[in-house]
Amino acid sequence: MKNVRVRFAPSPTGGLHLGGVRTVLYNYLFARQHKGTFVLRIEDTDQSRYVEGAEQYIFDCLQWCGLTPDESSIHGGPFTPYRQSERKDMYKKYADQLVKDGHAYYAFDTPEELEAMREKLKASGSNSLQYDHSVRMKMKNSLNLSEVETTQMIDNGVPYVIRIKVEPSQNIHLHDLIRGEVHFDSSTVDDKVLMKADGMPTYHLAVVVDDFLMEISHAFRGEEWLPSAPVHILLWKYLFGLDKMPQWAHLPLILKPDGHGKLSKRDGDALGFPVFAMNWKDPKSGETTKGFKETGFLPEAFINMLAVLGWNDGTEQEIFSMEELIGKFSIDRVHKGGARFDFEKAKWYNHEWIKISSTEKLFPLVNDVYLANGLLVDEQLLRSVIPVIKDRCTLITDFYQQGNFFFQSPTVWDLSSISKWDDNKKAFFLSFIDTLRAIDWNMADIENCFKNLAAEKGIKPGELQLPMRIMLVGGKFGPAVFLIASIIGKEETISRIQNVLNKL
RNA sequence: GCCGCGUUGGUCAAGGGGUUAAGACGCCUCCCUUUCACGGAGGAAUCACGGGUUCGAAUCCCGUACGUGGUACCA
Repeated sequence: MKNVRVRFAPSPTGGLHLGGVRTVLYNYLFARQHKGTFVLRIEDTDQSRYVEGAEQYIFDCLQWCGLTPDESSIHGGPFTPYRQSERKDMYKKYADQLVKDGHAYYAFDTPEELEAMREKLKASGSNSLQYDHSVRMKMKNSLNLSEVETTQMIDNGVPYVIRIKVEPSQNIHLHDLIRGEVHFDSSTVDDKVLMKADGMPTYHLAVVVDDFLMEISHAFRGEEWLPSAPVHILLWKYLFGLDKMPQWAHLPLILKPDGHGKLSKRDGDALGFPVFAMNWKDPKSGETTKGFKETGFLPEAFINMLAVLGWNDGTEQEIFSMEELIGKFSIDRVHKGGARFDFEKAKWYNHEWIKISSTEKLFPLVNDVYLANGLLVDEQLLRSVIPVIKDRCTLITDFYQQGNFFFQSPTVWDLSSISKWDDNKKAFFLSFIDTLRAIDWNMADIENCFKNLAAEKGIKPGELQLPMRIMLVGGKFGPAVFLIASIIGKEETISRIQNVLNKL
């Protein structure tokens, strides 16, 4: 295999959603697996949709995910520039060559004229409303105009686009790494615009030219591009030769959890889960969309979940590290069908990753969560608390709810859970406090003390544990009570018991 | 409408002519724990439909249905 070079080419229009990250991931895994290069190219040929800051945002997301590109507009590389807006001049040359070779032509039709054409086609009951071989000879373009007229119009500054001239009745096929042979009848392919009136190329021309110039060997992209693949193939054939064309793979779509269609930002808003990798603040609308990172996801879990949404290695393994993915990923095991996104499963992956992550790894993240909740905690104490509570945390943000009582006394108590409270039990806790003062502070001794005293008073320890828990943590959750007591210390334990005793 | 792609439990999916049709999430029951989890043991639940081919089809072929994407001077 020649040098593997893959690329991800996002449009900087804001946000980086699940499907985008998965596309990057598969590109990245493939590149790493083949000791190749992962290129990030920015597709900003649609100036009207360009959003300030979106490019940097994409870099930040990729970095968080551990998918740092080898070449990009900020990392540099041998094929600079990596922004299409800065490569504008390169495309014109190829478009002109296409015209010269008779594979493309100038079209002067105005938007109104195009609209009129579609109306007319609709009225005639035509199956297709496309600008294609069947209508092009009735339109205002260089195929109908004389050479003199054409050059005159161009010289006079009449706006024009360059369209590809697709010859009808040809079989166009491509070999897709995931789907196998895919065939198209060129009669159903329209004369796509290659160069827009503003001098910018469309995606179709730009991908082909850039992929050639950047020596891209494998092109993986979303399935939504499959219908325009014949145009790209024709362009490769006319411009550079099919033998130079990268190998294609069209990735399945990620679908809405319920209902129909492609997953969109709106679904996340409606159903209460993120669809972007990281928080995205749209500078135009000022609106912020929540990200997986801020929701409390570990990048490892996010990547793991995405990798397995549409791919698996054929075994029962579910948890994969990036290294394992690089070793085991194979493009031909990627599914053909789209997959519904399931947030519950995504959370399960996160939970699994939290369970296997070290305290050292979790510490800074958890510390940030405490800080965000306005709690400055003792680092050593937090380090000892993390392993104790991580089994019950699904999101990093859960560490606050599951562990804040180690650092501060609860302020609300679920007193209703303490049933059958009586003087007998109160007496127990009163003398328990006294005995506690005298003992050595460790979990086993606290527990023994508690149980012996309970036996002495003739009360079942079980009936006393729940009240004790409410006293220490405020509610019916958390690790073993005696463990908690041993961690928060003697004074704090006694004070919390006394505090609640006064309320009962 | 036309073109492309797809279709195994509610979801993610293994399996590609002979299987009791894996496994995971979620759900339910039980055990552990007199908290909540974790962990453990079980359970309900699936090959879209119709025709072929074949001794035999979830698996191959053809239709149909359904889903999904495209059908822009957006990517």
